Amino acid sequence: MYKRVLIVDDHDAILHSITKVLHSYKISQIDSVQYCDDAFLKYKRALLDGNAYDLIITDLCFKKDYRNTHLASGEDLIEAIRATDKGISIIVYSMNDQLQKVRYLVKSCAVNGFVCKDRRGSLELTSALMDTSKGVTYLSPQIVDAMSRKEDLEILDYDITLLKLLSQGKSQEEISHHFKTRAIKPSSLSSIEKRLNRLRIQFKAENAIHLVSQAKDLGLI
Amino acid sequence: MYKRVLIVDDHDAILHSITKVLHSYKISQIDSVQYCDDAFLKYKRALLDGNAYDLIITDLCFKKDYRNTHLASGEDLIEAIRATDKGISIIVYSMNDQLQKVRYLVKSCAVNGFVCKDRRGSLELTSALMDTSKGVTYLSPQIVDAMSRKEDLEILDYDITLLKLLSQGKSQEEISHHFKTRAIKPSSLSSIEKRLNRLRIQFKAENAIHLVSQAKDLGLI
DNA sequence: TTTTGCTTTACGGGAAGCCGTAATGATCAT
DNA sequence: ATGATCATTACGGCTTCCCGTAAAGCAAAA
Repeated sequence: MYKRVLIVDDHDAILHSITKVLHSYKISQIDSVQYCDDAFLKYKRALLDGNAYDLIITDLCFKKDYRNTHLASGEDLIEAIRATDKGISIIVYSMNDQLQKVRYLVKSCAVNGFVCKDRRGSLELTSALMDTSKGVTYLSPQIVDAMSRKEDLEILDYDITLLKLLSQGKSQEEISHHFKTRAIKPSSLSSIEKRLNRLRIQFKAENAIHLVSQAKDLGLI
Repeated sequence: MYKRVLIVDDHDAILHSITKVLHSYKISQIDSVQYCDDAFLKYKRALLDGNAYDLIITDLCFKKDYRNTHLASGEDLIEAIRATDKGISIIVYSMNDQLQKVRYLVKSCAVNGFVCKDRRGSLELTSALMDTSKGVTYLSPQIVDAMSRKEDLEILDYDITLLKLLSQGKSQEEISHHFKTRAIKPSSLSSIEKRLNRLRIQFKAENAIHLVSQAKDLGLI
């Protein structure tokens, strides 16, 4: 089991509840902060002082307030940590269950656990602690269900940027030009049309607006 | 101060924290539930038993799970209650600070308080309890700030439904037809085009896709 | 090299969206 | 009633999108 844990979340009620869960185990140090920037500082400081954390539990979404922040989200924090430190365990504890995000965090950021902050959140957090401390990745059941359906697994980065550009108001010709200047392979107007057509069919969307709308709902963009 | 309070929120940590805040006051009954449907049943039952609640504190957004629900969101719950009961106090305690929602809830649902669930949430909740128990509406400062900027105050319900239909993949002609069958006033294709044009200018959007995309970001739809 | 199969590109016709102008309706004050 | 003002509707042109077909490019197998 873990020795030193840092908890990062906006809301004091959540901090409190996580802390309570952790108290069931004999963890020598439990710290908590409400800002990602503070989290990173605390993390660095602990490293330098020779009593590094072995687990970070963090939310993804943080409200903005009067403080201007460097790391604005849990993702930023995780990226900053993982840039140098592959060893420390990271558990994400978040409302956000958008597949795209989860996949990115697990695949690219080597996150050790992803727990959906919902009715059974506290319970699942316990499971996540057990699993990850043994080196096993933990994902909330909902997530696993959703990820096992592989329909949208085939959506490439290319498609994502395509949808993003579209949602930014670019015309198909502008998108074509965008890809041409960046030497991204299928860049002709025709190919872009074809790709969008494929996506429309996949998403059962009536038109481009509907497509972008759904992509936004799914959190793809 | 209130006598009987019902708390409605997904997450046990939040329920816990609200309950703790309420314990500071001498409130004879504090109940909490995790589903809107349960909340409504409990509310109705208390009414019939002659010990009605005088305050409901509720979140807006509830996760879906295996249970299929009738009232899926805090808005649904509030609407159901307000349909017959104008007397009971309602405080919304939510992450969601999208202006459109807040305005609707305060204006149309006569919500007595709206507290943003963020770092200072617990503190503000106290203020909200004090104010609303004296008959004063309480809104989180962030909300007040945002509402005072009147840029988007002029966006009507009409525009919202327009954007919604658009985001659902309806063509302008279909939208025209939709309005015609429902006897909603500006229903001609031409009017709809004009309206959308106005919205595009207001939102500085390049085209309809961009417009819907921004409307979604702002939480208008 | 040729064949085969796939992806990318090119083009053309029809539908939908965008935009200006003008006509019609409705409301209100004179 | 008359005119002024504003919202709604109608229409025509031009652009962009949508969709099918066909050609060109490319890679692996024969």
